[in-house]
Amino acid sequence: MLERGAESAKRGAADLLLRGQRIERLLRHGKQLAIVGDGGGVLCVQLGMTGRVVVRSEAPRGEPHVHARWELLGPRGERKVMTFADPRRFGGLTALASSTVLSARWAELGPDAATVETAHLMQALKETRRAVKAALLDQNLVAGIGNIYADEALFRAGITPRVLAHRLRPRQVERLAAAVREVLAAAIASGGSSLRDYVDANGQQGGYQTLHLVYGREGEPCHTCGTRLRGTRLGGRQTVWCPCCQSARDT
DNA sequence: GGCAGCCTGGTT
DNA sequence: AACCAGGCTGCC
Repeated sequence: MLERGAESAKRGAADLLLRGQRIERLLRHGKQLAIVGDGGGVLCVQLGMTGRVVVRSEAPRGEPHVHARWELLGPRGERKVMTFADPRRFGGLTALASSTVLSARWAELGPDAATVETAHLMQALKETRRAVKAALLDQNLVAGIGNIYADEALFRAGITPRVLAHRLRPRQVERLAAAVREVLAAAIASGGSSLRDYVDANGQQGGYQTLHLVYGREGEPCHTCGTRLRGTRLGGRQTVWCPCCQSARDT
């Protein structure tokens, strides 16, 4: 139950919409979360880079960068506090009037990356002339891949980040789709990648950052072949790959 | 299709 | 003091 809403003037609409409603369910599509109230209201959450939503019995005093706070009542009447904190302010909260509006919003995104079908990726990549990494990062093409997991998936698929998406061979796309699903499943199983800010709703850090094979490892030896990993800038993002294990051609 | 710019804390 | 990180929007 969302009992009382938060202080943020800018994002005030979000809590007003859900005030007094019982949380009916939590949804996720790609990197977006949604809290659906039983009165029809929906709060859509995007964490951006540094956003975090944490539910605790008590919020620490003076916690920095808290942009919204909600008081919750648990099933046995216990009081909880949910906070949205976001130091870099790339995240956001959006109040939606109904789950129909939410569906329309999410329909503009590509299918969820964690379960993306090979056939979808095949079709989508065929239709764009961008570098494959830029395509993977496009949420309208497939939803849920950020910079870390794009690099990690491309490494596992043995595909160089700059190869043009429409030039990929079917078996490369097949490997890529499998790699995307596997990387995300592994990362989720490890609780995500906590490089600096990320914690889950219980405040727990993830452990997948220790399992990154290429991201953040420019200049270090490839775990597979020992070659120095190379770094470049692609689509405005730091990009790391192994020049030996990742090739443009299908081999 | 590419990329500047938003934003702030941490690093150089 | 300058630079870097990056999800996403909007401009070229």
